[in-house]
Order: sequence, then structure tokens, then C-alpha cells
Amino acid sequence: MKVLIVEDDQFHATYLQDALAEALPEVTEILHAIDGAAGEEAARQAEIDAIVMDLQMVRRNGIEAARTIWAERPQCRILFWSNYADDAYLRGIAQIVPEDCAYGYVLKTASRARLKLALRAVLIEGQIMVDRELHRLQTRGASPRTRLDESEFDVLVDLALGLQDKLIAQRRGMSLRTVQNRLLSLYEKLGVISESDVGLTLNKRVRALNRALVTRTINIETLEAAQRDLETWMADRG
Amino acid sequence: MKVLIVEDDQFHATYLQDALAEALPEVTEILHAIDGAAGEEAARQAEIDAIVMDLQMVRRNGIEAARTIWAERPQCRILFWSNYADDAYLRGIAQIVPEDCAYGYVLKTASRARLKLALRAVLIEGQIMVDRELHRLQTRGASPRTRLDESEFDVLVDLALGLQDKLIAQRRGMSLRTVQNRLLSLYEKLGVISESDVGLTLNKRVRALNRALVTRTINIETLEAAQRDLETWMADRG
DNA sequence: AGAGATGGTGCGGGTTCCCGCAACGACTTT
DNA sequence: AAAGTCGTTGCGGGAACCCGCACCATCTCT
Repeated sequence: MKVLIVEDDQFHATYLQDALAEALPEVTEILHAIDGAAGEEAARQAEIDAIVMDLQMVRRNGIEAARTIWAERPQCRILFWSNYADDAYLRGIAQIVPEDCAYGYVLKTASRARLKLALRAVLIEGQIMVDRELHRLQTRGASPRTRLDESEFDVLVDLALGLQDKLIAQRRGMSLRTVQNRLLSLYEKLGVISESDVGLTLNKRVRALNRALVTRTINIETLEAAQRDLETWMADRG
Repeated sequence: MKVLIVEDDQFHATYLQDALAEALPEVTEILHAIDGAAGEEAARQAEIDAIVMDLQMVRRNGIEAARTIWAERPQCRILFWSNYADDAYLRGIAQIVPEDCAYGYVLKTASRARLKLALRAVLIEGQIMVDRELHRLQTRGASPRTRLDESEFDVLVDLALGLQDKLIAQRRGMSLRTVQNRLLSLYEKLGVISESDVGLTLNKRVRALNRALVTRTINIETLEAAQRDLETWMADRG
């Protein structure tokens, strides 16, 4: 069995290699790619079906690499391994993971034992395993009061790109007023409204993006990816 | 001589410890703090005058830790050591470094030789040393055409917080129209104007924040720090 | 000293944004 | 079937924003 490690930090890569050899004796070959693009290439060349993937990489991030790899090899098992427990990453992964495919998400702060457990569960057993820390985010407060739903998130992304209401409406196939209702609930859920109560009046649009960033609902990688999506959409539309 | 390492990633910490012992035989004691807050405490307790400081840390980032440390020990020499070449970090550091104080900035991707050189130059010789990669940013394009000046940057930060024009004017002591002129040049320098030409009209405020983020002119730590600044300013004002 | 450049300020108007009010369809509850 | 809930949509108005135009102060160059 072959496993591919995609990780641009040398220290983390060797640690991972180590833990991998220790946890999975059935692994006969460990490959190492230095960034997302190299990872895609290696997966294609070596016909890899088990990957450990870092998320933050300079040249091409883990989510984008995973998307193209899964497009070619939908049954490929991928364990994501990241520094941050950002909701943005979880959403990004949830959008691209194929039907019936095994994947996992482990934080770099997890113990060696937990990492080894995740390696076995995802890469060998084909289970889905998400760090508890992450899962806590998804159901934050146990109430959907503050959790954004799919359409709200879409509007948030468009807002973050700087689109104005009319364009968002066109792009998402809603009426202008509906977009504005979504924005309203966004302001509510992101806590923009309650701040405005306390005296100072804010620019709600900018404030919403600000709050989304500091609460790790979206991150800069999200913005960059959304920008590329927007450009292809623009091109299609003419 | 004592040196304090402030770094929350275990691998990087041990690597650093290693390089430090190798490069500076005059060091008799190496302390290690696990985050910014612990770093401040350790510097105070042990009366440290030489620090290697990571910038991205979860509980309290390196710039804030450096600020409080420098407030107590202005002649303390600090070598910052970071993954990213963000302009935002450089600006943050430039704002807090005391007069006549030695500091440095090395990227984690730098070679071991360069790291050791920087350790000696900053901590022992008391020189100022900034990674070339960083310095390239500061003078991007060799023209000040796209580089933000101090007041533009201030306005950008306030914009990013979601303040509206009138509040920015109050806070920065300018007239409303002047703030708007600054915003105009911000839109120009961040490339918001040129995008609007190509058909789609954008929300310039949000777009400016978006561009500032993806060009690494500001980052999320900047936003968080600015938010705290704003709150103390609000409290002072009543 | 006069000419020009640079940067701050006021005015006015066109545009976008925010959101209350009201209406309508789909679905659930009783 | 009546009543209630929820998401969507149109209308309208007040606030904020963007920005052209004009004026003035300071500073520099000739």
C-alpha cells in the first residue's frame, strides 16, 4: 500500500512520515509532495488512493488540490491535517468530498496517539473522522441560532467579494429583496446588529466581513477561491 | 547569557533551540514559552534581553507580546520568526519597535545558515536585520504608486473595522471630505477602481478590504488588534 | 515675488444600502 | 377547513456612500 503526504513544512512532514510508518505497518511506500500542485501530480502518476494533506500551503492549498484529485479519483481517501479549526475549511471540504468517500480532519495539535488512530480509521478502514474540536464548531451553541445555513453562506461569500445586492441576486437566482433578507439574517447571526445597538453605527457590510473573518467563518483562502469561481461565472455569462 | 524562545509549535521550537545552541555558544540558558502571554511573563520574571519570537500564536500573537515586553524592557532584542512575508506584520512591528532597539525578521523558510546569521546579528551584535523577501514588499514596484502611506493605512484599518466616514474623521482628526479623499486613493492603490472599469460595479468598501487581505496588506491579527485599540479609544472618549 | 504642486475642506447630487410595511404562496398544526 | 408559520417579493424612504467641482493654505521651484 502506498501513501502520499502533501505537506510543505519539512518538520511536520518528517513527523508525519514517522507516525505513519509506526501506525500503519501495511504501508510499503511513502511519497512526499511539497505543495498542492505537486500533490496532484504525484497522485495522478502513482495512482494513489490514500493521502495525508496539509491545508495551508503557499503555492496551492489543500482544498483545491483535494478537489482536483477527487475529480480524478473519487474513491481516494484523504486525511486533512491542519493547524487551525476554521469553520471555513470544513465548509470547503464538505463542498468537494465525493459521495461515499472516506476522509478525515485532524488538528496538528492532536496527540500522536490520536493522529495514529485517525490514520488507521480513515486510510485503512475508510471511515469518516473529524476532530471533536472541529465538530464543536459545526454545532456551536447547540442551536442553529448562530450557524449560517447554505444560502446565507453563499450570500456572505458574494458580499465578501464586494458584489452589490443586484449582482448577488442575479448570480444566486433570487430577487433583490430576498438577498437583502439574507443579509439581514447574516448581520443578525454574525453579531453586527447587537454591536450597532451599543451606540456606534457601523458599515454593516464591511462589519459582516470583519466578523466572519475573526470568527473563522471564512478565511482568506475562501476569498481567493471564491474570486476564481466568480471569474469563471462572469466568463460563462459573458 | 539567557535567551527566550516564544513559539507554540513544538517542532519549530526544538529546531530553533538546536540552531540557537549551535550558532551562539555564549548562550548559557535557553527558556521556552508556549505562547505570547507566557512569553511576556517569562521575560519579566527572568529579565530577558534576547528573544526569538514566533508571530502566529493562538492565545496571544507575537506582536502584542513584543509590545508589552518592549514597554517594560525597551532595550530587549527580539528576532521575529514567521511563516509569512506579510506586509501587515512589518507594519505592526514598525509601530512598536522602540528607538535605538535591535530587532530582526526571519522567515521560517530561510536556510539554517541564514537563521544562525540572524541570531548572531540581532541578539549578539544588536543589529537590525530584515529578510530580503520582506524588504521587497516594502518597496514593491520601486514606486510609491501602490504603497500605502501611514495615513492611508490608518484609514484602511478603520474602514476594515466597519467604521463609517464620520467616525473615522473624528477618530483620526480629519474632516469628512479628507477621509473620503483617503478612501479614494485607497481604492486606487488597492486596484478597486480598475476592476470597476471592467463592467461589474462593486461595493468599494468591501472590495477594498478584500483586496487588502489577499495582497497581505492587512491580516486577521491586524483586525483583532485594531478592534482592541478601537475599544480602548471608545472607552476613553466615553 | 509669482507659478505651480500638494493636500485639506465644503457643497451638492446621483447611487447604493438598510429596512419597515405589506402582500402572497407553501407548508404545518389543530 | 381555519389558523398559524415561514420564506419570498415589491414599494418606499431615510441614511450613508462616492465623487466632481471649487476654494484655500502651505510649500517648492524658478
